[in-house]
Amino acid sequence: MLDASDLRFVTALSAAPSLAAAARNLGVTPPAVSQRLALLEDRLGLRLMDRGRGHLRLTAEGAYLVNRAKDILNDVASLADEMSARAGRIEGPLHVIAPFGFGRLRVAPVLARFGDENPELHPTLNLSEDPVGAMSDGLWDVLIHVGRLPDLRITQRKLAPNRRVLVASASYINRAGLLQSPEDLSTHRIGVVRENRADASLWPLTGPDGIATNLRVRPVFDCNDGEVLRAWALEGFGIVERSEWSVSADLRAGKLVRVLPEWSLPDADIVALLNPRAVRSLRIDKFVERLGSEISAPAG
Amino acid sequence: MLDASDLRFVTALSAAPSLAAAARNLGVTPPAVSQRLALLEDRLGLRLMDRGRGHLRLTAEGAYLVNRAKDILNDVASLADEMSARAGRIEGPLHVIAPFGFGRLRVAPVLARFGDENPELHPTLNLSEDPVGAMSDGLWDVLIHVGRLPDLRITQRKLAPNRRVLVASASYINRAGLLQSPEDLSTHRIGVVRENRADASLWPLTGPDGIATNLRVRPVFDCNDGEVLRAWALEGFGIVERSEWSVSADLRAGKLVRVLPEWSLPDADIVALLNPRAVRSLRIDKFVERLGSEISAPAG
DNA sequence: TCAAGCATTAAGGCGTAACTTAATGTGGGC
DNA sequence: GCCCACATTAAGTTACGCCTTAATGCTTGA
Repeated sequence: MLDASDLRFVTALSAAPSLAAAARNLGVTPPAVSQRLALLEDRLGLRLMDRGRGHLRLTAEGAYLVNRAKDILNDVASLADEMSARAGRIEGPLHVIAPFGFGRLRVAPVLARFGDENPELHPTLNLSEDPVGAMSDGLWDVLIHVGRLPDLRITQRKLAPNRRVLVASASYINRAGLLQSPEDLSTHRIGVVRENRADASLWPLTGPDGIATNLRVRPVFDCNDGEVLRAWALEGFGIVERSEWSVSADLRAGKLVRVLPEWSLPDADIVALLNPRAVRSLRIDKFVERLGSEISAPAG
Repeated sequence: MLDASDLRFVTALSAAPSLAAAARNLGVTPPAVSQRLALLEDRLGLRLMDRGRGHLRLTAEGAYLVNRAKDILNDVASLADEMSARAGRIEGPLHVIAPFGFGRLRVAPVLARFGDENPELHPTLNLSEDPVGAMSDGLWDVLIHVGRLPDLRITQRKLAPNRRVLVASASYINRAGLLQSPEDLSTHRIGVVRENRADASLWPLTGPDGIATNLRVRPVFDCNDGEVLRAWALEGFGIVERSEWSVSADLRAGKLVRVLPEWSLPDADIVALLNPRAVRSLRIDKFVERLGSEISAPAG
């Protein structure tokens, strides 16, 4: 009678605005969808979807079936994951969210290698200016973030420590002059990363005497991709705050210099958040473990 | 990955003592089962069953899978039933338990007609000397019984009223003599139905003055099929207690006569018990409804 | 030791579910 | 009216899941 493939079929249909769109999503032709739905409706003796007036609408019976189908399919997936975990197999979908810069440069390579080693794994990487916002957009298993996120009820597992530093190119400093104290920043060109709708212009600095002060800066350039900001700093656009992982090679190469090196900013640990609503599965655990070990390793 | 047919397969295996027995139950050859199980184990990367030492045993992983599979398959069946009910379709398995005599003569014909009218219905009729015991043997949806069952927490829906009477053939009475009171029974040949391990030798009689007395009889012949007992009464073996439905035609035809007609026995209503653990479905409701209406109709 | 039952492997077969292509009709927007 | 997107029908194709048969080996009980 009803089979899991039927249930998957109707849930796929219910997520599309039309049968044709569903066919495209499923990678088949419209008659395949049209005929299969008709066969299923015939077997059940029920109309599941109304196709009139250019819109695909679920009937009451169709909606009921889809709701129940989702629960059952979740159970089936959960069972498949459990069996997979018991076998130590790493397979299935893995949805990762990460910020633009760190995501592209540090998460993506690890994910690619991890996926290469586990061909049955289906990774999805969502790079976002607003990783926290992306969380509420639907499907995610792991969110990787630079710096702990405040006011979240989700456990944030530290993958690696990470310091934040102020840097600029040597040419910019030669041109604009050395800084002696944070107050000097007000006369400089400042660039910030636009991320998570956070207030990027408030820099909590701690001096060599251990006294903390919140400095309000006025950014003259910003971008939602941290690596673009680094490139701009290299171009001599001004002073930027970056994570150490981002600029360590540049500092060593002398392309960038520390600004106010005796002042420090709060650490911004690399953290992983696990979706409490997602099924805990081996692939998630193994990926996070792998990412942590690769990020903690000395940068190449 | 995992599909409902896989889940059905492993649950069928888990219910059998060997792969060969499971094959027989499924109506296929042993290699079909052996190969399919091997393929599933290969896909999962897990050993599900140990075949050693002449016994089929579930591994821990296999047991876990089967337990989860049962839950999921119940959900799927429940959903299928719900969709079926919404469409007003009568289909799927229907497991009925009934006593030998009543089951064969009154339940089976109705069930056969009901099944004829609904080709997608798969009826199973289990006639048992011990209907209550059969309940605990596994799979049942409806139990039909003559007389209410005591000490059961299951709702017993009355399908039809039914009186119990003492009868014997005219030739037996001519030979053995008329009875004037219940005490006369002690000098007569008594036959009883052996059913449900009940004490069939205790007859709770109520006299014309309304006073009840429990009479202990000593049966000299018994059978677990009530209709055999009727036949024996017709043969002149002795006095039997029967339900009215069983002997009404014989009484009208004069083949049997009432014994102590001014005394009565408690009614033994025809009742239907629904398995509270079974999914409530349209086919069960419709069958019980049909059975009730056919049993209540004047006997043909 | 022998027979019976069971499990497995290799090779082959077949039915059907899941498509495809081609054609047609409908509805909406311009 | 034309075009586009969508839905449906008819007919054909094919891959694969689910077997089968034949053969072999193992275990157990008499």
